[in-house]
Amino acid sequence: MADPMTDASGQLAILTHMKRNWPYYWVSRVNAGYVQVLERRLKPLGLDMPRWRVLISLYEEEYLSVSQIAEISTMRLNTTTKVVQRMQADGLITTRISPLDRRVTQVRLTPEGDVLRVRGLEEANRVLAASFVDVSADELAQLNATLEKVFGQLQRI
Amino acid sequence: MADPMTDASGQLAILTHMKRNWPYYWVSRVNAGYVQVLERRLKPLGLDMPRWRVLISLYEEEYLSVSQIAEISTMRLNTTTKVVQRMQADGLITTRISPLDRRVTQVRLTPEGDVLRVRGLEEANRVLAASFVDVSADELAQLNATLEKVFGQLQRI
DNA sequence: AAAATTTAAGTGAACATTCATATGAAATTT
DNA sequence: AAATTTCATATGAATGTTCACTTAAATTTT
Repeated sequence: MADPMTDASGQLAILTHMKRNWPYYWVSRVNAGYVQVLERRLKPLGLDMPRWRVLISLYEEEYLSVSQIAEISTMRLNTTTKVVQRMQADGLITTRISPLDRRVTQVRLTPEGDVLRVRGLEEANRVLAASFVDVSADELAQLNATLEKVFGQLQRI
Repeated sequence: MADPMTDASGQLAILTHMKRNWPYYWVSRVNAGYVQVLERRLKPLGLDMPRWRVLISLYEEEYLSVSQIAEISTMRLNTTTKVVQRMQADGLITTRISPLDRRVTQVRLTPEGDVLRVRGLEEANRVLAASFVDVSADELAQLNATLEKVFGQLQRI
């Protein structure tokens, strides 16, 4: 076999072959692709991904702690604190101290925040529909099931 | 139905129910979980995720352009430039200008970089094995196929 | 063919975000 | 009551992003 290391395109083929069977490669690419597409669509609404992650964690008139939001949106706690502060400055959320546990900061959407949440959700659903056109209901269910299972195992590591 | 909005745990249940059928929720969580676990294991090797992404894009004695690395590792070009510069300072890679196209910067691993790449790969494979224990070969193949298909659609948006 | 225009690869600097670490305050455990 | 744990925040370092710019190749125009 001729030395493939010197040939860029041949090398890429080998690489691609390897990665094609590596699930985390695809998980990472799909995730990155989704984020990229959604970011483009949210920008006209004045939203970026961190803010959007917080928005979809919440429902209007619902209180969630900063920790809960961090957990749901898979962000670190200190990052979530900052995003929450920004969003408060933007008028998208309000906070209060929990009457039950004064360490916890409870967060909830303002009406403006809820409007943005709904708009963002519409965009997200469009992206979902467009990217899953070729995926059957069964295939989708199987995908969700496998990913949920793998996520469960990851938590045990 | 009692107003569930005022009950935090009930609210989370609803949220979870909604998200459970939302594939990008799982993609994002699995990705985040994987990154988190792998980051922990790479840190003792002196590696972080950006550096590792570049490492696995390359093979020793193979040249890849900065753009190609950016594409493979789904990073922005600017970010990739910076990571490459850091890794060059670390002695993990070397660069040269392509003789065919003098706009392109070709990157390749140093022997030290290759050693780290192999070590990182070992860790990644351990994480993969541990998190996919319950996933059959068929199920894995199906997962890869679906994700690849979805990624293809995302590119068309 | 030479000149002008467009496209592509990469970098630099200013700016914004995220992370790691430390700290404070309240709750829980011993 | 002391020690430990949990929730949240502040700070400074590291990192990523945006926008503008440079250089080089490719394409079009004259």
